[in-house]
Amino acid sequence: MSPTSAPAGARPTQAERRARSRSALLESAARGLSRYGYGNLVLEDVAREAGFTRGALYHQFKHKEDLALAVIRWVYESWMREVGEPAAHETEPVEELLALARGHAVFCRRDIARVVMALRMEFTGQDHAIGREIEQITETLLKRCVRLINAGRKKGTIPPGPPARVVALALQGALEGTAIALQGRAPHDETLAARAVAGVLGLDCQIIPAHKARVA
Amino acid sequence: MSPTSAPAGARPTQAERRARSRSALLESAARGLSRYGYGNLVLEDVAREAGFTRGALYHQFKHKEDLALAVIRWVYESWMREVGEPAAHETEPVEELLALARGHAVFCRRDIARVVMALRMEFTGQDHAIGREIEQITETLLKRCVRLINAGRKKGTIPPGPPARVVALALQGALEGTAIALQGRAPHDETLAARAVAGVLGLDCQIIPAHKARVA
DNA sequence: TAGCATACATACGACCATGTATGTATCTCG
DNA sequence: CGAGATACATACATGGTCGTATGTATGCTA
Repeated sequence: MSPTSAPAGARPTQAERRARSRSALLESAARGLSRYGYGNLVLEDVAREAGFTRGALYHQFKHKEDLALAVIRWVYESWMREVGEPAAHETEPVEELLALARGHAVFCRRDIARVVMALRMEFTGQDHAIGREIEQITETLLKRCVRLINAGRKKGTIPPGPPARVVALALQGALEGTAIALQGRAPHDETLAARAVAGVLGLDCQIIPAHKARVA
Repeated sequence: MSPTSAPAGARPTQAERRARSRSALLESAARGLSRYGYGNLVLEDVAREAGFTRGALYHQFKHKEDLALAVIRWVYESWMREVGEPAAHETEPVEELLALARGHAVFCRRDIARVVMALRMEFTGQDHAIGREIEQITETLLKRCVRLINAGRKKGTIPPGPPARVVALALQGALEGTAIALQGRAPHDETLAARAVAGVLGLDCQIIPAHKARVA
């Protein structure tokens, strides 16, 4: 058995210990970024909330920016696993977009979900590594939405309208705004996020609230 | 004639000069808050962009927080004048909500509009004067939306659904998110903001894009 | 026009957070 | 078991920003 995965209960190995500490720091940092943003985030608080001092933090991460980038990637991976990939199983473009909306709403019930929005507000337009990372992720997701919108329009399930990229931008904004505004207000968060997205797409919204009903 | 309003062209009086400086500083601060948020805002940059030094700033405002609060109130007043009050002339609740959406989208074409969103992201949940100010404004607007939603439901123009307050929260979030995401992308910003709001309300969105068409 | 008030600039002190250098205890392996 | 590596804490140096105190020139008023 590799030294990184000792049996639970036994004395943890070094690599395992390191990984645990790193996770704790990442989670604490994610909460902090979510609440206070990057500039207001105090690394001593991050470390303390994770049960360490700044020493541990600077042992695992080069500097504040490195930590923030790690958090962003970690959140994005979680999002893809819990929201992006499951939604990709849908066959209809419209259904995939609505699945993304509902999944994102559920994802945002955790506090860490505000991280991306918070950092985007703080860094869009700046020439900063964090801003670029956020923008890159956003762009990836945006392209996915554009493809889905175009596909849906070709199939006739999404009515024509403004350019697909503009609609996709609006979709992202509406979804993120809705999810954050409703943070934690289950079960309506799912419904309303889907409704907002459906509205932006120009769908007939009446049908959406009934979770099982499928648009023809 | 009062000394505060000398004829244009004549040498400006003291009070006038003060007011002009204050306006310049407010506008610069609004841009700065919009771009960088409160924590990252550097007062020397604010002053320089307005053509002054920090001395002028501290002569007109007690401290950084005071400046930020003044900006918030200034933006809110502008919003009420340009968006809130015109929308109130609508007779139908649904039309008023859609007018708010379209008006807000137009309002957000200016960069200063991000101020509220940026500060909300930075201060929600904190016990801070700025957070309270933002929350109070938000609450006022929220109540207005709740009233309109209830009125529309009573009239049958808005279908039943989640509690009005939750829908209103979603509406605000969706609208703000959409408007920011589309910042400056006229003319689709109006259409898509209205669509997002209509979607959240559960209206039949097909009708919305046509700006003149009124829901029966 | 003399003297005070106002509008603003300049100069200074203090604090706070970051990053780094150093110290210490525990783990790993020959 | 002993030496090096690893995980983390502590201590210190640096820089940047706020707030304030002081200086100066221009506008007002008697």
